[in-house]
Amino acid sequence: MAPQTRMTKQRKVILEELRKVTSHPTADEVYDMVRQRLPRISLGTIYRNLDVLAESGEILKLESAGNQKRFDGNPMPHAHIRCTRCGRVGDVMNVGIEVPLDGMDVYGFTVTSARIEFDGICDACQSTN
Amino acid sequence: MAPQTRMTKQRKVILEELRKVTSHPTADEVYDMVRQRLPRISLGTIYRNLDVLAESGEILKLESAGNQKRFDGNPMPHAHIRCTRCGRVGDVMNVGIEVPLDGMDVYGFTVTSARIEFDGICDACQSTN
DNA sequence: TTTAATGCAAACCCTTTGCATGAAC
DNA sequence: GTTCATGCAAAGGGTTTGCATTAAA
Repeated sequence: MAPQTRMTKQRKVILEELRKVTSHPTADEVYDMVRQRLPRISLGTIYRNLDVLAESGEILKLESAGNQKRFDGNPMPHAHIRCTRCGRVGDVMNVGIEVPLDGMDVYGFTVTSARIEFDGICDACQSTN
Repeated sequence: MAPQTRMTKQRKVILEELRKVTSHPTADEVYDMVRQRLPRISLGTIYRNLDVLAESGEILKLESAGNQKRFDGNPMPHAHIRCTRCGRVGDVMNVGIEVPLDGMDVYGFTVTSARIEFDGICDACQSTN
């Protein structure tokens, strides 16, 4: 079965620091935050714990988007769906939803555009259960 | 002023190959496609041209999401806005839009979720014009 | 002829991993 | 005592860059 997890000092501090802020820090920013309390922690431990915590749903890992950039020969704006298993991307046509930006005001930002992103499982991954 | 651009053989073939497919290829996949017609092209040229073409709007570079992953101590699903200049991420509260997934059918995929993503310029970048 | 673009290779950045050691449980 | 997690350092994957050379315009 899946191995159990242990609430180590490191994992606890990482979670606490992350809960303190709303800045959506990167892994190295978390590293800087946590190092002030645990100076000997390693970056590898940060990465491993962020993954564990995201896996268990205690934190959110943003950009479900894959690591590699992808390109589209069709420059017309349209929605995309990404396979959460393999990263494959497909087009989503006829999304009958428009996000109104007029008067949209987000604290600390000037909104320029919005889009809908879909997640899913592609047929190839589906059959490779 | 901005330097002019030249329609090189390489750039032309990259654009043509990208227009041929709907697979949203990664840079190395474009490399493989193009290499069949221009065997001596380099991966660096692929990257440089994909950027030029995206800049000029002839193609789309997906995942406006940044390169680094970001983490959120608040695991409640909520929308995010990303600064297209510096990558900073903020929360978007009270987005009064729900994307209905029931009956949603996308060719080649089983849809599992959807979210709205906002792009913008953060105040810090705004003032650093 | 001028200068943007190329090919090549090295450098870069972020992330992951192997391994011996340490600490939850 | 068992085994999951750590620290460290090296390796990995994707992308960018410096430089001499080539080729658009």
